[in-house]
Amino acid sequence: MELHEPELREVPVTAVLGALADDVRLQIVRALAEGGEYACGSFEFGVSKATRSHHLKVLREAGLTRTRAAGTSRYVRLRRDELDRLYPGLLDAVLTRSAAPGERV
Amino acid sequence: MELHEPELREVPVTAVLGALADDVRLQIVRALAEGGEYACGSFEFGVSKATRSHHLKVLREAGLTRTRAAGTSRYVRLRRDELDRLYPGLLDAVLTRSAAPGERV
DNA sequence: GAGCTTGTTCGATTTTTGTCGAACAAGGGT
DNA sequence: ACCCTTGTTCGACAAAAATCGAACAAGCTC
Repeated sequence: MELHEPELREVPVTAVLGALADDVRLQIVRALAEGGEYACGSFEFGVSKATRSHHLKVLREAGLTRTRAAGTSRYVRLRRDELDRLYPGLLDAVLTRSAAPGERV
Repeated sequence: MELHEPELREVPVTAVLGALADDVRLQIVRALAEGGEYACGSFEFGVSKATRSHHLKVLREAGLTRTRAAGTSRYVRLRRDELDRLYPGLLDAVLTRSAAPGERV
């Protein structure tokens, strides 16, 4: 299966930002930011499983997540430490603003 | 001409990130981050002026820049204060990593 | 006013991206 | 062995985005 998980520093900034620039993926990242591992199937954001698989792949190949296979499931987690080291403030900035626009901050 | 400059808080996070998730626009933002105003024409990043105009529009409508018209020129500047207030760390995180990937950090 | 400069807007084209259903692969249970 | 569960991959398609040249608009300058 060859889980392609690049070194974060090898990933162009635009790819990291592009991975975050999507509603579905942002919801996934927000869920992952709670910490711990989540089975792929635990993400129910109104898209088909093919689409969900696609988004998880984008996140993984942008260096944002790691994936571990166990049985028929796969467990995904955020590469938060690396992210925070290479992009200090990025995740926090994005996550605290992840709500729908319009509300007061 | 109606320069459409939205309130930053009204702009979806994905739009802000999407605006930054492009090489040309990231170069523009890096230039703008030096501070001060720049005429649109001062950005020479290997694209036609139509394309450059397009990218500046994307940045403006994502709430990242303000544009002031003076004579036949337009002067663009980064809305850094607002950005830093609403997305603390975002700009810094992105700009310090704006170099081509591959180098040591 | 004619002509130049600076930008924007308008198609048109190409590329990228999001989406899905269907087919497939791999593991676990009975 | 068979089936069910969990995910991925494979077309296909639609929508969005990047790009350009050409036409246009608005200020200058002479």
